[in-house]
Amino acid sequence: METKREIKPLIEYINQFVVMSPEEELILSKYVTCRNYLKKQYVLQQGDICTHESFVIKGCLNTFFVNDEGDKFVGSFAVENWWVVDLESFINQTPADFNIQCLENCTLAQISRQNSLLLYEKIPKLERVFRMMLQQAFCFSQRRIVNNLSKAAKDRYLDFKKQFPEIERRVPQYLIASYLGITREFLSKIKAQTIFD
Amino acid sequence: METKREIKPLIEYINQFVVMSPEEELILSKYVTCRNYLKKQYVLQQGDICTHESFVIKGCLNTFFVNDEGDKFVGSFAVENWWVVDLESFINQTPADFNIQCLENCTLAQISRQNSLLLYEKIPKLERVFRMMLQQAFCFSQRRIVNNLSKAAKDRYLDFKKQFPEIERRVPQYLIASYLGITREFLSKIKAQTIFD
DNA sequence: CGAAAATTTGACATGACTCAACTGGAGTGG
DNA sequence: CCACTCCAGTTGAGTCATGTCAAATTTTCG
Repeated sequence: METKREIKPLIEYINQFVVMSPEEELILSKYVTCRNYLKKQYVLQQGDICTHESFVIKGCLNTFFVNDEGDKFVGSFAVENWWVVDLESFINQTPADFNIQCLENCTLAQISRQNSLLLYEKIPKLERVFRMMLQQAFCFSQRRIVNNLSKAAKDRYLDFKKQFPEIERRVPQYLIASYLGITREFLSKIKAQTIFD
Repeated sequence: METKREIKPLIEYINQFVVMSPEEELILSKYVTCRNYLKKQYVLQQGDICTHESFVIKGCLNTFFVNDEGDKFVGSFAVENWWVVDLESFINQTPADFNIQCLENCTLAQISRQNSLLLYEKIPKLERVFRMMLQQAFCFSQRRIVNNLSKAAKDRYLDFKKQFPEIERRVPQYLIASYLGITREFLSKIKAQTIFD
């Protein structure tokens, strides 16, 4: 039996952090399942338990939170080679605060909670992989907080455009506005001001 | 030789996540140094390399960022049993974006970058400890982002007061205001409105 | 082509900021 | 032990960045 070809990008992602033997790759592939989703389909709905963590093989998704007034707030975007999960729900197996929805047709490599725990036992070096990955995610998250505190909407938008030109192209503006913490109308006005920058 | 008594709280903290043998505790204690700081002293200055990650044995600190206009923005607070570090600077050994300053006299258990790497080799289960710790930190960070996006200043303040009553007592209001992303004056006005809640 | 979704635009509203003055401790030194 | 200063916190008047609402326009896609 061979490592399934479809999870190749996941293997490569992991090899950034540690070197995996062919045997380990094979084990990993047995605990990972690939699944396709259609555009607009939900991978997770607020209130449900987040059963899997998903690595994006192909496509684009976003997480969002809906408050009591029904307002939507975008928590994150994910494209190829990113992970997407409601981590708190996944770890504690408690009801999720976030929705995860596909913005395009997607192929995801998914690991169930159960399998993630087994994988840490069978391939201990994955502890390191996920530790390092979380370090990056945490740094990114901290930087976003400070940007939100210290910069005006216009600068946050320009930074975003510069840092994620691809996402800017692939997702609708009103989701980017929400991610940046502003209204769609205001982002539109910022863009009008900004076309010559 | 015995495990140094002063790092007891760190050992206990780690034992939340994994069980360490006495030998492992001893190894750990050899790679950790305790250091005292005075109130107002800097553990790290923006632009310097963050050489250590610090576990708070005693005291209270905050991290903050100063932008080009000279405005200060509080990134985080840390009290007993919390870690404080500029993670990005620590990992990559690049100039820090953040200052870390003591708000009280502090005792910190510190691990140098070099020693942290050695410790992961000597006590592999620490990979798990830091992975789990980072999971928590990341979840916390995500929650803060969504709160900042979805809640008005008044609610953010009330949430903060509820979640960290101790920090609210120990640190000056103007730092809390900065952490919440509002001005000291506006926080003062919120408090005036809020005393009967 | 037609309907729904996304974006733009304008008039008006408001939450939060700025600046400046004032109050009230907490040191500090004479 | 008083006088002085310094810093945190409060208050008020005026302002600005961003939000709200509604209508017009453009884009997407069945």
